[in-house]
Amino acid sequence: MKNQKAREEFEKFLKKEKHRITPERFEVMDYALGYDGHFGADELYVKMKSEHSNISRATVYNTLELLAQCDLLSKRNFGEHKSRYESNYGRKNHDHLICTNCGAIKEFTNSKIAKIVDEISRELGFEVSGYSFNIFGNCLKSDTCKNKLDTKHNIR
Amino acid sequence: MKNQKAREEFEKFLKKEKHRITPERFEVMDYALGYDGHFGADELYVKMKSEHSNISRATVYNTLELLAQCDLLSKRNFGEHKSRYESNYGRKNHDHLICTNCGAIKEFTNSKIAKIVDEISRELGFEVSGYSFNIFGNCLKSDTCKNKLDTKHNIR
DNA sequence: TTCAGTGCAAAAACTTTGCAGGAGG
DNA sequence: CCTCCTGCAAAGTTTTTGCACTGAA
Repeated sequence: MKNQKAREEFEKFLKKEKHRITPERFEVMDYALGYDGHFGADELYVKMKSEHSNISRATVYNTLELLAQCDLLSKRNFGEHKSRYESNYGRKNHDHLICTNCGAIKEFTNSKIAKIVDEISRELGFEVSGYSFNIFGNCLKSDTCKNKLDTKHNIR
Repeated sequence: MKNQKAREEFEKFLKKEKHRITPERFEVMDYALGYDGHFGADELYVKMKSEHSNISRATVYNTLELLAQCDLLSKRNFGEHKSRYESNYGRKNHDHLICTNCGAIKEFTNSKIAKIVDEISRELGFEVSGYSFNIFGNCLKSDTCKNKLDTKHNIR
């Protein structure tokens, strides 16, 4: 069975939160975890439809939210007029550099960031559940870029 | 004259970018810089309309973009289905803690962040124009909160 | 059996676009 | 006087909601 461990994790989450175990939810999970790179909710819905699923838009949106809640997906916003999701399954945490010129997205990791998050949360009395750290700029090699964004991009 | 220095800065930017100097642009600037806290583009439009401006939606959206480009405003996204703006005029840079429970937004500054941004950009050959750093969690004092967000909020 | 979840379509929320008229340079 | 900008309304994009039906527990 594909994504067996993810399935178990999702099922555990659904039970804990008293959500029902439905085939549709696992169908969305499989598509989401199988997607290569970042994707929008509607994008995934259209893809599933095009491959003859009879899933509904509402179910896709709802399920992606659940998958993000249980940390199998990350939900991100890079300044576009939509959210992007990406699989966390079998991947390590990372943050993003976004090229505002060509739209390329690069990943990076830096252990100091978690320390800062920790420091600030202690300072301000905050119980942290997560953070987002995006760096915007120009990748200086716009020819090899993919993952185009669709924004003017002065989000900070 | 209100916001005199900001006016001059905006005018300089408009000339440099070969945009026209129009009264509407300064009207939006005045409202934006005078707004207390974060605001959405449509929110500002509605406010201006309610105060008998005859500005158009398109002009508000367009002008806020320009003001963000010339750094008089910051454009932000806290995981909602919209962008928020906030005045930079006479304020120092800061990042945000967002309470996913009550929607409160707290500001913080930490000098290490800029260093990390610098480090990473050098490492990866990126010409940085800006970054966003948001921490999500629970502020543990939901009674004093304002600035409600309208999202389930698992953006990372 | 019960009610959360689903499919569908319509509505909502935010943003962008097309067009005709008006004003900045 | 040439366009860029504006106001207006309409359309576009992404997400949410309402409703009747279905199927998980």
